[in-house]
Amino acid sequence: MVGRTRAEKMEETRAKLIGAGRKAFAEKGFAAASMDELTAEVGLTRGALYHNFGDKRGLMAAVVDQIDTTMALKAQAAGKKAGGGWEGLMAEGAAYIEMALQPEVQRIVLLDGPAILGDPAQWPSQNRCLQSTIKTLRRLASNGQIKPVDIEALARLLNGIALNAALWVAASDDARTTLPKAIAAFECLASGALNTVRNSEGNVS
Amino acid sequence: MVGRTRAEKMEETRAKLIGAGRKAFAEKGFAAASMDELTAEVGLTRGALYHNFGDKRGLMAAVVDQIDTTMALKAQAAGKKAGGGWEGLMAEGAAYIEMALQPEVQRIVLLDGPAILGDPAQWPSQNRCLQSTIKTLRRLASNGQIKPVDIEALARLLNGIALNAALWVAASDDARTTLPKAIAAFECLASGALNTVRNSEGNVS
DNA sequence: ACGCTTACATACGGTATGTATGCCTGTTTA
DNA sequence: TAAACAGGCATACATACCGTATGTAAGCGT
Repeated sequence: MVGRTRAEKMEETRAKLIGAGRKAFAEKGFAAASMDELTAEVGLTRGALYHNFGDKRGLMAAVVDQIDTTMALKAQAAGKKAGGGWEGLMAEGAAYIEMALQPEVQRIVLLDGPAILGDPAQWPSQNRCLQSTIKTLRRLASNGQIKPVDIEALARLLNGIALNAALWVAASDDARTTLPKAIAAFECLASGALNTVRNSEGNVS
Repeated sequence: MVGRTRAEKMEETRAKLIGAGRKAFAEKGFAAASMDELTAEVGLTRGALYHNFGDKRGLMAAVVDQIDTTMALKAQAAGKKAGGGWEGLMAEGAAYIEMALQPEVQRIVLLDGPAILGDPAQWPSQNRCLQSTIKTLRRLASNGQIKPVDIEALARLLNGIALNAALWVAASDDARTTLPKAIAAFECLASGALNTVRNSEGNVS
């Protein structure tokens, strides 16, 4: 513990502050979270905060990025485990929805995040997730498995459905019951993007 | 002007405050909007505000309700005009998406509203819209036009897709180009809820 | 016409954020 | 190794805003 360099200590305080931010923002919401209390809880003051993150929003951005990055990683892992094609996308969406059961995710990422930091699709972490979705969709499209619509629009709305289903599950008072309904409806709507079998006249009904 | 009763004057001040709220919340966002400035702009003070709306959130709720109610009415009108069945639902969604071009709608209803007032599905105005959607879906379901999934889930996610498409259009820097893509993708995904023509083996592909 | 309710203004307290300044520790250099 | 340096962080302060408590004047009922 003696030979800790300055950069190491700074990393540690950043981690402490982000951790305290996760707790405070999740429990009280962004507006009601006091930076004085938050910093004091990890043995620091606001001086450390403003030095490391600039302002309150800066801390929020760091917190959101941390949570959202791990969410994206987990979701993509679930997708790969399920095969990587359309099944993978569905698994990814379902995993995303399930994570909304965590209050931390609900409040910080789904509710306050967009209001404080703006459109989630612009966040660095979300862009990574979106790009991954787009890539998968392009592959499916080139195989003819997907209807001819704008890929980016499809990717964004697919993510949006998952996010909205997550919000619904989060807001419901009996999450364990609504979760399967939400996932089923998600997959039902998502299937609209799949090419269907054509009947004898060549129409898709 | 002499014979104005008290209730009439109060209605007028409420209207003034809501109007000022729409402007301030849209231009500066909820957090940055100062109630002192806001009330002064219509020749009042915070006294009037706290008497009529209780607190800052109360004014926000009134503003959101006003905007969202007119949105729901417009969307439902578009739906009826298009026939009322599935086509009506699609038209409703498209109308909803188009309204997101207004900055007032973006900031107040789509961004700050959920963060300040909670789940949009719980708002009085949104509940009316949701109930209307559910009613239409039930009728379609009893006709066998819709896949057997939870109707409430479907309605919420359909509204959610429209809302998310609206957000995307709102955030894009070239809304007029993005809008048609968003509407097309919306209708594509929504069609996933429709029953498809069955092939000779009785499978839906 | 009189008293009382009520709509609104004014004044104040508490608390939050952001900034400017200073200290102290770890690093660098001669 | 010692001294100068720099950067991370604490402290003190300025500013702003919300919510409330109190005051006042105008209208409504009786």
